[in-house]
Amino acid sequence: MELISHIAAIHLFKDLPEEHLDNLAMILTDQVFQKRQLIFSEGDEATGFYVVITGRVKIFKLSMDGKEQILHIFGPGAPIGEVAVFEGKRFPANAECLEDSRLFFFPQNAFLKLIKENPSIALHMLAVLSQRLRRFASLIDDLSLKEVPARLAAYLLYLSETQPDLDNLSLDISKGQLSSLLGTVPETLSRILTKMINLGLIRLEGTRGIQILDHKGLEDLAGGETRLH
Amino acid sequence: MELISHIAAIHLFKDLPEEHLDNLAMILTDQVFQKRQLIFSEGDEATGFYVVITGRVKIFKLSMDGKEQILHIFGPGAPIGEVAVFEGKRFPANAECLEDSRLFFFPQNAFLKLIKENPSIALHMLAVLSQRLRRFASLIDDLSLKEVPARLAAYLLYLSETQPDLDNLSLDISKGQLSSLLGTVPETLSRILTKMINLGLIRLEGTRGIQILDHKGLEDLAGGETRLH
DNA sequence: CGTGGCCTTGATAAAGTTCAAGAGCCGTGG
DNA sequence: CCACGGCTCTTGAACTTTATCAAGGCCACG
Repeated sequence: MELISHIAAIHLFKDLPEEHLDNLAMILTDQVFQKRQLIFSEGDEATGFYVVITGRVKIFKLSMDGKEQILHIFGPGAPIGEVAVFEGKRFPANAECLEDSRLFFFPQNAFLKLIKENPSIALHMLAVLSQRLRRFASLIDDLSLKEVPARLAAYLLYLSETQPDLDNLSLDISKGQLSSLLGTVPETLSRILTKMINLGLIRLEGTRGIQILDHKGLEDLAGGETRLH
Repeated sequence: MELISHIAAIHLFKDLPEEHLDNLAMILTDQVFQKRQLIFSEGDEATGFYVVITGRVKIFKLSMDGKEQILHIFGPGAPIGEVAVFEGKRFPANAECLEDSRLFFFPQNAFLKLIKENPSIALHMLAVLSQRLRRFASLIDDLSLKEVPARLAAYLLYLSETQPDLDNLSLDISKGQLSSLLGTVPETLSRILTKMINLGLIRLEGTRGIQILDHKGLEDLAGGETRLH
């Protein structure tokens, strides 16, 4: 069955015996969302959580005047909204699809039951949450102690680590979204990119391509040792 | 035995059978720290985690130029550094005592073994991590989308919820530390307090006392609907 | 080939930080 | 008991960084 192979591919359920995979297949709901479609909103009551199967989803907060801060961008395999399952019962942020996406929904009760029988799932889940706490701690650190150029530089270096061609990056999100991920506005992002270009740190190629010309220079910026001026 | 009663009081171990409490007592190390003493630093290799028994501990990040951002302030019962046990092996931030404190240290391996036998610990731990993720998400939200007056107002209201006398607060940390918790510097905090006083929102009483005169006004500020000016 | 969305650019304003100096508070020791 | 020294906290003024507002440009897609 197709479902099973998807479930087996989810890291959270890696060490699960076959019978439990079947079990999961029974309780989940297979859901398809379109680009821009909202999966849930902050404060919604949660009856379970989701796992991304295909596509990408952004998790974000909104201020009263509509400005958004992106917390995560998740792709295939990542659980979403699981925090509400373990504590609080309400989703702590908004989730929206960046592309047409497919998600599995797991109802709370059945999942909690499964977890009690399978310490391995619990441990995987603890690892996932720990990883996110770590990321959040970094994000807080960055937002509070570093300026935008440093955050952008760090993001470019991060991209360069995760992409095949080390110095020829392709942004996986629009610049508008990137500004929201970095905790700033499009205008500021644009200006800083121009400054980086003028300093010979990077070069833009088309709408989404960015070529890194001076790795070292970006690292200095990301560390906060250098100033962009 | 005194140890056991302390362990039993830790929420994480709430539903544990007596034999397992004894077990924990065998593996833990009882440690005493002085005020200002460092418990661990960011990047240190972790061989286990701590639980605060008495005293208070701050978890914080440092920028190169020495500015700090406080992530948490933990009191009795709170686990510290557990993230490193489940993922990554290194502490993600610094931990320092705000007062003379007593902590129990639990070595990783024994604890992981225990968790595999006790789904209840895993669930409690998942709840703790979930709660922290929620708090972090709020903090990120605040840092990125709200200004300092709103953050301060929110903090004062939070204090007022947790303290006996609703409108007569006593700061539990110095103003310098508070500024670091709010993601700003002492000068700015001081100025905003003065503004709040001039607007009749609060009154200072001695070094650490703060009296709330206009609850509603603070709420408007915290929501971001009102501006301080 | 026009139109709408995204991105860029400029001018202006706001918020917060930094630097420097002074004030208040507290424990210590004479 | 008072004076001293060292804190933390406050206040002022200049400066940075970033946001905001307002156009204008560019590209992509119909």
